[in-house]
Amino acid sequence: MIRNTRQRDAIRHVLDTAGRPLSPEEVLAAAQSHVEGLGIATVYRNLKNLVEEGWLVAVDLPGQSARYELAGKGHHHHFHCQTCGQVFDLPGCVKGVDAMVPKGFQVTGHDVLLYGVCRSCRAA
Amino acid sequence: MIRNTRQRDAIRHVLDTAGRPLSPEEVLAAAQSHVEGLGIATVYRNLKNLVEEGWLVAVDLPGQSARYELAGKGHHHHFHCQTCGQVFDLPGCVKGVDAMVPKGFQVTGHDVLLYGVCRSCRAA
DNA sequence: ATGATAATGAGAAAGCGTTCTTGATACTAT
DNA sequence: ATAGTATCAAGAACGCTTTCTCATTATCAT
Repeated sequence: MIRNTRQRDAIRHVLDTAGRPLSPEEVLAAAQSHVEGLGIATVYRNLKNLVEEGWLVAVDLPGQSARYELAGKGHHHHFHCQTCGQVFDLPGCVKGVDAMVPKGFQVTGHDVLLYGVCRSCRAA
Repeated sequence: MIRNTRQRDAIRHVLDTAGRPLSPEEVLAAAQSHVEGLGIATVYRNLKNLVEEGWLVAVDLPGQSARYELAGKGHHHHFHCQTCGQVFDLPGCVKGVDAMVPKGFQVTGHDVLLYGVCRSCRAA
């Protein structure tokens, strides 16, 4: 039996309103303003549950801990700000992906990651 | 003073002839057939040195330990075989990358990673 | 309201890739 | 050939994210 706790609600709310993929630490920081004393173990526990439920998907990027975002957003890619570390969603995709593949290789998917400096960090 | 040891030569040779990015474990396995008793620490030490010398570059991919390939190969991307775990080079690039970026964002680079099944694994 | 138990917080512990330590080895300038 | 020392192998130790343990708390069916 799954119970709805304040902690679980806070974690869902944070991810639901973020608009971008969040790391476990980002989820912790944001959810702690809703639930005092929230522990990182609870964040990991609930992230894991929510992924298993299919409500979240993990976003892996090189050399970083995974980010989590709402499932069902359709095909898109990500931008990683090298200044603040935040990850942003990018709508759309690129062309010519399949043309890169050598003969005999079977492609099941692809990831595109752009990196640079986000708008907030440029302004600062 | 930098010395040329059998271990160092073997590691360089393995990377020079691989034709694709290798993980530290792959380098270890391949170089051990040239130098018996080679240790993983020696592989890491030399990979680190060779990167600092600019002879190698690290290839980071999500959820994997880094791969290493010869520097100076020009702009290209990678294919990750989900069956054997090997990483392959893909010549060329994709179009429309910059069009994906929201206004105000500054792009300094991008990575494209294709994944699927490589030719050898399909044949098997 | 009550009881059964799912979920929590805090800290310990695990996992894993990577780096350090140490005494021994082997490379190179001389 | 020799001396000086960079490099080595092996295992211990690290750093970091993630998971586990367990006593305590909070949720929900009744």
